[in-house]
Amino acid sequence: MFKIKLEGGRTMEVEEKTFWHTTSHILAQAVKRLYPEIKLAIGPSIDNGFYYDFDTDKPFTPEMLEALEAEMKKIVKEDLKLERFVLPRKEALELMKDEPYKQELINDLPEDAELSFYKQGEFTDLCAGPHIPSTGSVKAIKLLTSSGAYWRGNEKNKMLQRIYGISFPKASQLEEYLNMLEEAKKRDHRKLGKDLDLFFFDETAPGMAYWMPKGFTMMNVLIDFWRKEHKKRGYQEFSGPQLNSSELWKISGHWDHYKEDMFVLTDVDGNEQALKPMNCPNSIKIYQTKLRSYKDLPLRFNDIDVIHRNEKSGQLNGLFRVRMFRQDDSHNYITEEQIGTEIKDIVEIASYLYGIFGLEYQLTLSTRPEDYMGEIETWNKAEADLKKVLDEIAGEGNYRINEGDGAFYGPKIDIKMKDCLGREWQMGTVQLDFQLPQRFNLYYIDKEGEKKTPIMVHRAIFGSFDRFIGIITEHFAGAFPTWLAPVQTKILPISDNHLEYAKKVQEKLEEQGIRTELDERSEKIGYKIREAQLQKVPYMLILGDKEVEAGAVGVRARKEGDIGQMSLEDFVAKIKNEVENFVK
RNA sequence: GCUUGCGUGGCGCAAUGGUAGCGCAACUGACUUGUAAUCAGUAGGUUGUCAGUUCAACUCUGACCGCAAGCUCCA
Repeated sequence: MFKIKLEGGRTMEVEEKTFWHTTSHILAQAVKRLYPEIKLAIGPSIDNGFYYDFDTDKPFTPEMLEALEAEMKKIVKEDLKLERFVLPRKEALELMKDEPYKQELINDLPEDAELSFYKQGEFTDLCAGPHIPSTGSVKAIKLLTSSGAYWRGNEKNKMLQRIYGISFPKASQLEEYLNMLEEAKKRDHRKLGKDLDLFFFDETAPGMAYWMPKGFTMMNVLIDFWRKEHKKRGYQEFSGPQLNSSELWKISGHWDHYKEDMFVLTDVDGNEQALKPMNCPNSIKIYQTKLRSYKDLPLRFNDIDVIHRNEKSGQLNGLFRVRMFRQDDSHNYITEEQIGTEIKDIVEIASYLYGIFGLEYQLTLSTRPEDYMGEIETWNKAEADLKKVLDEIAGEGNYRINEGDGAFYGPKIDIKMKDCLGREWQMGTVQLDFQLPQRFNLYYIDKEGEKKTPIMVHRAIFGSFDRFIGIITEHFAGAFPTWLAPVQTKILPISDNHLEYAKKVQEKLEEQGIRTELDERSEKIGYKIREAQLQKVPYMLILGDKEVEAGAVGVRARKEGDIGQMSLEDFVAKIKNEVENFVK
């Protein structure tokens, strides 16, 4: 809620979105004043601020945004009252006769809809409201960026020009917000990945990360952990080919529905093949190697093979959207009766794994789309099962439902997380599939000795190891917990005289499986500490005369600072304890 | 893919038409150090690529590549 001042010194509380919505009208008014020929589309509030879409031949340059911001400030100074009024359709269309997009909106509204307008000074906009009483309350405004956006979000429509902005009742709040954005950028995994030597991208391989030794160490720690947890739960890991002939992709349907996103190769004989964008068909090949009984189900084949997707250039985004990645994938084959228990099992694994990282996530159920395939009864049962699981685990109302957003082959539960800028990314996913088993003629023998088609569950918990490392890098701001940190202990001898002792200490730690690094440079201890701090190493061992004499180590923790001298054994026990308490 | 913006040594930045400069990092030397930056020196760039304009291009124009934000997409 924002507190705004009214005439006569009274204050009132308004919702942020109301405040921002009014600011979007101020923006539209400024645009109309400076560029009367530009047509208005729509201008709502969003989670952080507002935008307004305009139809214009000349896109907004940074200079134009500056001019608009100045004009908006004038409108604020003029302290224009916002007045609401309602018009019958005919008069509404007449009033908006120069605004084709507004006319389209009016025409698309139902017959009996109330057509309300808001007027501030010379400017009037079709709008359902609500608004704050007067433009004078918008004391701080910042236009952030402009970009293209399709009319009504449809790629086939005309691209309009969108201006994003933010506003506050007080200048200090704007300053605070901009500072927060700056701070958030420091957590950006693309920056930290470089600073901490985790990974990088090269122009010659867009969307495909180079994993540096430190980043790859982390990935391996994650993979080991993930393997252990899945093996415990009856998953069997396999690995399959990277390249399959187009024949396979035709059966799976990818050739028709996903070819644009696949890397297709033609061999010397002219045969077409594609790098796998998904693991499902390979998993199916594993299923098909044996005759399966109902007693075998659920069968859970997991794999972490690298997959390739030819994402369009504009979609790439650090580790969050890449062209080559490792999904923590599994395909589980179940009977219809097993839907509920199997989904519950998977969602529980997810909540257990995420809990270890302290990650917050959002569950979304996506239901039957219009172009669904299969029996409606199967869909209804499956959706009911999914809902039941979500009600049990998340609690009723604690998850979103995206009606009609499921895949054509089955409903799904998606798990989303936010990055440092508040953007949502899909991490885990649990998708029921009634189609693929049929396309590949999969079956098992049921109790009655009859062939039955299993249901396939596509599921990933982390989503991909790559994206997940991006998310946790931002979540921890690079200060990874000890069990994950690529370097757990940095050994810092005070002078060259202590180097020999330092090497012995390192050897002993490595023997215990503790990941270490030794700073051998002839630098002052303060300098070495500073660097280890910037690298966010959990523990530093300071080794000088005192430690050599006592046969001990001086321990400095990343967060607490100097925590005093202890024996090497005690330090090993401390670290091991920490690691084991994170991963049970 | 679309819109806008950006691309200068490993990283962060400067130079707006007159043949590139700073800080950090790196390397070398001295110092041998007690909890977030010791001093000095050295080296490193045909300014994303390719064309074009100009006596002259980091700077202007075009194409392409890459990156960022947003849109669309995401089996």
